[in-house]
Amino acid sequence: MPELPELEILKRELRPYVLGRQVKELVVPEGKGGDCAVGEWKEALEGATITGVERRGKMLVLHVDSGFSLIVHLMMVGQLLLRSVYNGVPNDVQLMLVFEDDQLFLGQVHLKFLRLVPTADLDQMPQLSELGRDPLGEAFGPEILGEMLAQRRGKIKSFLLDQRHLAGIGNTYSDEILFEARISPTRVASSLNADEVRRLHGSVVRTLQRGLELGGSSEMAFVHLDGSKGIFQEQFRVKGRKGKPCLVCGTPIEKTSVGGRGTYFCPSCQE
DNA sequence: CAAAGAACCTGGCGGC
DNA sequence: TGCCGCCAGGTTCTTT
Repeated sequence: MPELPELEILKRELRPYVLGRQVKELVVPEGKGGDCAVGEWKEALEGATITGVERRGKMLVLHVDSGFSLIVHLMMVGQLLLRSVYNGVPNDVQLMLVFEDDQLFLGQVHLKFLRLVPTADLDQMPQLSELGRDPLGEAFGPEILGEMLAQRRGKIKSFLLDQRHLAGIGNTYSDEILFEARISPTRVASSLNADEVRRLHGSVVRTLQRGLELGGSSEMAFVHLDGSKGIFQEQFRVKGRKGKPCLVCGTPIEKTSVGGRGTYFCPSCQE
């Protein structure tokens, strides 16, 4: 799934190509674009220059100098492809931004999560304003994590998945994070001792960084701007490994459901 | 208000 | 071949 590392990758790849570039045309193919107001979107985007690309949790926000911002959430299957580096024709283009010398495709996005809003209103958008801390941000340390966990009576996996606490972790990374931290996904968040909190913090940061370095997880639809795949999924330690031996102790990995989400863990290593 | 569960949405897959 | 139900995990709503 596209989670923090995947969106961070797209942000970094996108910046050199689109920053300072003028949008010549917004193209919405026949029958595509969901219920986005094409006329208003054209007015806001065509002729405007892209002034910023930032990531908020699992969302990408493109700012343009006409005073609007485009919020993109890829959900499970969305893709962003750039014509100048992508060799081929995307098969489901929902929306395309045409630049002087390039074209940016938004494909297979869940359009409910594609929004164009005045930049001044961005901070009032609940999807953004209710987001929690960025786990790769400088201010995120073990002490802060400990404070966040202290009052939580829910399961630690549910805490990691809740975007209001830490923004950007999804079902794939949460399982890998908890395995590395040797903490059971069903542990009550506030029950973690100081050492476990330190391990969890280190694991959150290292696991997300590792995902980044491996080009993200292309287990499902995620690809880079040029269509290439990441390889993090080849190094999953628990995700999708039900019944296979734990890479640390050999015990078969188990699959259960936590918070309604498929959850893989080692019953021996994780307590 | 926090937590849990169900619901909704998308695409993919297996069974019939 | 299509249809259907189910699963997946992203969010959001509803209930407790």
